Amino acid sequence: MSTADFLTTVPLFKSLGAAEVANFAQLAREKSYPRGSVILFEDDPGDSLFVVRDGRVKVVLVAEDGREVILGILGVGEHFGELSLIDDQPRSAHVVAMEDSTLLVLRREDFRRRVEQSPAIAWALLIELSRRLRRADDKIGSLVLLDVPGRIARVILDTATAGGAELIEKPLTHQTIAHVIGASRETVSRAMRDFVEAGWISTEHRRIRVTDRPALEKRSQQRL
Amino acid sequence: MSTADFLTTVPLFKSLGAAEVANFAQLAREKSYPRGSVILFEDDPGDSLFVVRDGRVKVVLVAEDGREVILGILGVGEHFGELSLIDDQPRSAHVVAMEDSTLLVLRREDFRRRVEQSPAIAWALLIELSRRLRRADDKIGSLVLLDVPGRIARVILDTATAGGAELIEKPLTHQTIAHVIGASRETVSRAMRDFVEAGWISTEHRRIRVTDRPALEKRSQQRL
DNA sequence: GCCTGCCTGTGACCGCCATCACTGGGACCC
DNA sequence: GGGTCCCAGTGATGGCGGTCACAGGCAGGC
Repeated sequence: MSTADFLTTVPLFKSLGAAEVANFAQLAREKSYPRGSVILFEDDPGDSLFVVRDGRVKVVLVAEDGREVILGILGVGEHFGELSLIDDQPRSAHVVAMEDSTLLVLRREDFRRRVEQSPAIAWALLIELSRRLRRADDKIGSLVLLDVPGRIARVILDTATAGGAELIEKPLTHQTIAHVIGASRETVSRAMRDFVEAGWISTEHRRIRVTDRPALEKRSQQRL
Repeated sequence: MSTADFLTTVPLFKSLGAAEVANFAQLAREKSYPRGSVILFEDDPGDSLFVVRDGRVKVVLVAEDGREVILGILGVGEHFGELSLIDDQPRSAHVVAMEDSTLLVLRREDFRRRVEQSPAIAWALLIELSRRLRRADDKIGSLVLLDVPGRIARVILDTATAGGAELIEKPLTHQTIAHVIGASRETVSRAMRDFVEAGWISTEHRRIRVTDRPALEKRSQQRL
């Protein structure tokens, strides 16, 4: 698939005409990152927008002692790095490739000029930021109001519906889930065993199948 | 102060010309809410933008059992409710008046038309949403990576610098702080006593004075 | 004055979950 | 085949912080 064709599948650019998209496609550079490599560091000055063309990346905060929180996991078609373009502040988190990934990189000036001229893009951006803000607030709510099993239930439902189906295609390790919900790997392990025993989910090779959605939903609201 | 004059002090409208501001001022209605009253409910369809003209409001998530998290506290000049205007989704949280407050209310259509025409407002909105997103992510980080005293230190520094000085003018009760950081009132009480004993802060009538900023800063990063 | 409401301070108890420490299994590569 | 990773599962232990219970302070209203 050509870069331009790919861009038309990205919500952020969907609203644009073919000519505009082609223009962006020309300005974008493609870069590859091996699994585990850091794409950008917190506190860096930021001057690029990244679109995931292939692979998967995680947005993480890291404590001095090495503990980490995953703020988000981005797959093909999702983008990151726009905050720094908008407000000129440094990067607010690290971004790390979870798999070998290739990204499209757009430079600040190219992007910004476009946003300032095109209400369509500005509006699409506003919608995207709104979505993230809601998700972030939701996450804050989970962290405070739910216990660990409840948070796990949420993540499972969340990633399952993101795929639309009852099966989570992309494997998530217990460690990763733990980082997403702010818990330890061991606790996630135990809670998931309980879910399987209760017949709510089944697992095979790190892929999770939801077998009792209502039960999970109930559990994910238990204390919310 | 006239409504128009007031609006020019709000960052969101700062970038506009006098004529535009006057226009907004005309479209805005003023409404009063007594302390404790609910301004809007989660899941309501939303069709208004609110600007705090006077008083203070809190944005909260409430669990079934009554426990709550405060997502944000908004003072004079701050606004809320734009998310629903942007993405047409229901309200994502409740908003409650913490003091007797009066708000300016702008209706969706009036606001939206304006945003679509005026890049300046769209841009100001993008900047504001970016700021909130960063704060939200920051909060997620604190919740996962910091212990309760660390989170308290953060809130104190945060609200202190928001005022610019070392004294927090607006009183915050322990209960409120507890809701903000996702802890219990008692734990906040004990932690603040320790801070006072350590000589990092002093308190008088619920107002907090920072007396040893470096110590607080260190504590607020202890585990981050 | 007193009563009522709201806030703070502190002790006792206990449960969730982090941490530590191992075992074991599957995938990949030499 | 045997390393080398990376991941999952499970027991033991301990601590942070939530919850319950109660005492006392301060302000405003009648």
